[in-house]
Amino acid sequence: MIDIKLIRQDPDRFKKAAKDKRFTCDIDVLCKLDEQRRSLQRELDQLKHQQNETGSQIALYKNPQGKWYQQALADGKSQTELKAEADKLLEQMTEIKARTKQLETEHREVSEQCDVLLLTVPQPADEGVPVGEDESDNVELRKMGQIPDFDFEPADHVNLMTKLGMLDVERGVKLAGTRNYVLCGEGAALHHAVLQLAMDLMVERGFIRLHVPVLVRDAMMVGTGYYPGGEEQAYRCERDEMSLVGTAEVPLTAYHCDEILREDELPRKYVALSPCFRREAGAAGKDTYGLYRIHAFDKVEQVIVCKNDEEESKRHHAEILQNAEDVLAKLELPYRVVDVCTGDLGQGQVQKFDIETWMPSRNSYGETHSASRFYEFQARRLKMRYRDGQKNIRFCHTLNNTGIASPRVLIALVENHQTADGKIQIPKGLQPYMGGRTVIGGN
RNA sequence: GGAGAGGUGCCGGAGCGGUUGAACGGGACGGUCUCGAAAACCGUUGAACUCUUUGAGUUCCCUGGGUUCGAAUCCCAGCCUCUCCGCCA
Repeated sequence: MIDIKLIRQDPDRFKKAAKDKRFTCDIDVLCKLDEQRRSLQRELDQLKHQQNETGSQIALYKNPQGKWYQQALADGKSQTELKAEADKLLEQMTEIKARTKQLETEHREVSEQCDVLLLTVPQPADEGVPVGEDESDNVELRKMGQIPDFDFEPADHVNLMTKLGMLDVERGVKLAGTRNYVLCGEGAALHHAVLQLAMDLMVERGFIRLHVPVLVRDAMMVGTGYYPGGEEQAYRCERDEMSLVGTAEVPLTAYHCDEILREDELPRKYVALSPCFRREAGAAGKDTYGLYRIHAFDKVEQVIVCKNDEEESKRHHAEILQNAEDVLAKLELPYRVVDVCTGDLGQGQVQKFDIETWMPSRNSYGETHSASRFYEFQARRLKMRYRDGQKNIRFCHTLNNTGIASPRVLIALVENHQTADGKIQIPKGLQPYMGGRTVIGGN
């Protein structure tokens, strides 16, 4: 969420942001509503003040034991006179109250409209982020690792894994419909191995491991910026007003919502392994083959909550990006890092780096990681704050990145490390997580 | 699922219709004392919003309604938490 004061100051900045990010939101209407809201509040505050004053005056008239009342009698007022004055005040009060009630209704309506609109305003991308329409305008920052040059016809991950008894798509679909799968034997082992490897690396680097709920209140989806707008992408339990998360980013980022932290508690670095659920609405017919686009998967997610300092945010961003790159290095996978363009950024993201890992069957790089920086966008929605050195209360900054997401990463892993005779070589870094084995298949 | 209890400030815990934004205690912070520390003593210590912003005002004691001139305090609904019994991974 954007600070309404900033929008007031410079509405054009946010109009431009909406245009660059290809979001629709009516800043002019918002500004008008905001102005209306404030003038109503001004009037309402005055009226309330009047109401409070009148109320406490009435109290004096209504309390014959009170000093003021006794004084009034001593000054020669009769009880009937006092009662008459009190009645007059009461009459005034009735009028004030009627007006207050009316204004309150108006104020509430305008405020609600204001809030709804405010939730739709996108955060401007950081300076330096490439302006563009869609992912084709993303800018490649670097390529790492060596794309394998097979001297045989490489198999795709479905064939390869099915043959090795690691994957059963057919029965996955039988159980749960399209975009579902069952990992079997070494396939399941490999899945757990890569997750564990990523988790260990993050913990080693100071991230606190959390095990979090994956069915969360809708308020957390709003707080992290997924709602409104992303309802169609999530499995939602309407009657409970809860949603299955598409990523542990949600519970991890919202962990400290409604809190005021101490500055010395920051930064908080969290990592969680969780299932992730995505409806993939609107992706019908896209990536229907194999393990690329599926409804449920597991992911190790890294989240950092830090001070309200853009430079510090950027440093952490580089750090969580490096963590993910190091995971891929351990898995000996070729990948590239792209700077995501404005048109491909989420509403709250100021910059996003995607890591795309080489997938031979796609003959291209496929997204496996996504590192986003939000500044205070999420924290403001989540009311996640801290007290700084000067005792000011400020909103935190938040960031997140994938550690590893499986089974999607297995596509790259098995395809890149396959051998001519249909086996899979286990990279050295992963071997300890696979019981010391060096190869899957044969033996 | 059945039966109770309760939701107040950073925490514990009063208040049960009229200067209560909230007693008291703890914690934290500042100060006195001390070579230093502890102890003791004194002081400070919630948030959001509005405006004519070194000041003034409004709102907030789980949430939303209601009663009243006036509610943390009374009434209704909802949400949540805890205890006991049953059931179960």
